Amino acid sequence: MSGSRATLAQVAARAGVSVSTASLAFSGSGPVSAATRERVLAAAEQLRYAGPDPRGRSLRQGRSGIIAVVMEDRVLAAFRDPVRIAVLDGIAQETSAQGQGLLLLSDVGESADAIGTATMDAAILLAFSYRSDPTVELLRRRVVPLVALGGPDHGLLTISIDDEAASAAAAAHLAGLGHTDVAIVTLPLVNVDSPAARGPLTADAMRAASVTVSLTRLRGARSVFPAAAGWVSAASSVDEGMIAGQALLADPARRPTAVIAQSDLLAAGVIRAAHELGLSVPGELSVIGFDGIPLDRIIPQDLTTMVQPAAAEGRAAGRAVLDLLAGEHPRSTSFQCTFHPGATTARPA
Amino acid sequence: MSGSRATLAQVAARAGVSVSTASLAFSGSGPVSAATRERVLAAAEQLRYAGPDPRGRSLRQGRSGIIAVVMEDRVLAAFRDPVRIAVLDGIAQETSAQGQGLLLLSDVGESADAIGTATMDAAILLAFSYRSDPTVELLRRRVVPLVALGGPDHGLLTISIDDEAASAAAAAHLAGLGHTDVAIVTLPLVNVDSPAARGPLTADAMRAASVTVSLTRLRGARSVFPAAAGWVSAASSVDEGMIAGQALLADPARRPTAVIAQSDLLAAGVIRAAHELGLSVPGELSVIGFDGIPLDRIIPQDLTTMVQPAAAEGRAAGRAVLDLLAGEHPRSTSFQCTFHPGATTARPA
DNA sequence: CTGTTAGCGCATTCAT
DNA sequence: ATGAATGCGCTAACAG
Repeated sequence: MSGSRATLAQVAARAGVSVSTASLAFSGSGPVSAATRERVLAAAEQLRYAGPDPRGRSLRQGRSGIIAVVMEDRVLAAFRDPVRIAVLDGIAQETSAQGQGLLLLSDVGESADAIGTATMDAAILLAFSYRSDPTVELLRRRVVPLVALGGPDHGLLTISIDDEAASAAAAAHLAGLGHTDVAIVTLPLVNVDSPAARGPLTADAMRAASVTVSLTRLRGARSVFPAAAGWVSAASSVDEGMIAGQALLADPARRPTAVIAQSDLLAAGVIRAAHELGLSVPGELSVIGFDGIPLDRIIPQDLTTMVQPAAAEGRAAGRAVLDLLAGEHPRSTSFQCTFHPGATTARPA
Repeated sequence: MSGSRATLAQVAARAGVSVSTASLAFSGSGPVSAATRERVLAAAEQLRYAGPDPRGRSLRQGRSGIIAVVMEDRVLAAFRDPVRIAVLDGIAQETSAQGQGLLLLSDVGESADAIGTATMDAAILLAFSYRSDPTVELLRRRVVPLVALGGPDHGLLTISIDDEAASAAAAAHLAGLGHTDVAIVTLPLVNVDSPAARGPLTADAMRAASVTVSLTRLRGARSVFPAAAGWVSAASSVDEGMIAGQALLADPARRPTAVIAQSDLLAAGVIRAAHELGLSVPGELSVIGFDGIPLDRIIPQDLTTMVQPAAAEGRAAGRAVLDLLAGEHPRSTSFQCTFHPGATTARPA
């Protein structure tokens, strides 16, 4: 147990100075003679004092140096997504440069309790859905400065990408090649703790949907192909993409000439399924993805996709939080995706 | 800014009770009549009080509900490794069930400052090398209960796996098949912030090495093949494995009949390189990996590998930390890897 | 069941 | 350049 930590008062006593002087010696934010500073540090050394206790300091200053990152999934699910990792790394780049720590919080199950009780100076909401409205409300009450990274409009400062326009651009690319029979593979429409809802994209599924990103990208694609059939996957993974591919491509009679996947991992899975069915890509099937992650050659070709600047989004969110804490007024920002012409789309046969 | 939070004192005044009674009403840990509790909660509601401020509470209780996870890499590097993610998820399973938050800290660059100043009740050191001895010393001074997950012997409570024995078992498997000419592809020997040292495994490289896991696994393999040639990779990734594969397999005259890779991603890269060189696996080259992660069909075959129970390790570390905080005396634990016979090893041609 | 009292460890006035 | 005093917000003894 942490029973025996020395306190600043003890150090001060040892050094023969007042507590306030000792405090100044450590923070360096006031006039202290070099000699007394030496004496204080020597006393600290003798007592093995490791510096001011963060608890006392944060109560006094009203700052803890902790920025929370709140997700709707558990760690495993969240970090299996390469985009999330890149975003989190971007956040960490900015915040850790200022000596702030990242507190990982999950809005799922019992772990959600910590959101109400954990120390934090501010919070970044990572890819929230409508499901988490109560959490947003709780954090608002706690008067925690908030930044949303993606997610629906909670009236919060939001860092986002042009999901709808980018998806429309992806669809337009296929349309430009001459495709008219296109299917869409979506990311999950409901969250991980809901009953997994993999299956055909039906009106019912749409009504129950709560995940903003999936709906927004769907809207973009449908703006070009209003009648496109769809398949809802249960996660962003190669395996789910394969399942989707099997479902959409198995029947030669109802086989589309192109597939729009809402993530690169899903796209890779679809391409795999196509290969297993003996379909050549892009000869007999065009596939376009979304994200622009390194696919580590899961598929042989270079994937045609919309590249999102994940690390930049993370950095923007990190900077926004720091600005908020500095009393500034950062503004919501939307990043643009860029089209990456790979080798997995072509004119229909 | 968090300027305007209501305090417990204000709530108490509004409800016409003392502060301590109001405190009890919130914590539920004392005898309060239902009526007064109601009154307090109503007052809180009116003032939009969101519950006790964690800063005051943690100063008073000496507990913050925060467990730090300290890594030697930046987030991106750490979480590109599927094993790390699984471990972290295991930790989170245990700690978040107790309402504890995970504070992500990095022992790299300026971000390391936070290690000395961040609020934490305990810390888990994730895959530390000797490089971080000063960090361990600092945390010891701060009298923070510590648990090491892998890494060298710091005299700390340690959760580990039988790296050496498992590597020896992998090597023995190849020896049993009749291989005598075996090469080893190691994980990085130095940390990410050191000059990247990819290249042949030389005596110099060994001397400069600081990453325990790589050295331990190497020792295991060399216990069976003392003279095995080696290649040091700069990261655990498919790309690095391909580079290693090119280097080890390009020259037909000096080509081994089998490769021991220290991670599955490296193994997958080696297999890829073999395929590009026109070598069949396991016909002309046997490859064994380490980790047992889902490879998402990066390679066509089922990889022969040593499976480590990553999630279980994480959970054990999480439990150990919680036990420590509960005043108990958990013991160091070592997990065993299990051999997974895949389809990438066979008798030499 | 409720109120009173007393700090937790520290940074910051304001004197000197 | 240093010291004395004050309170950040809360919980835990103890008394009533």
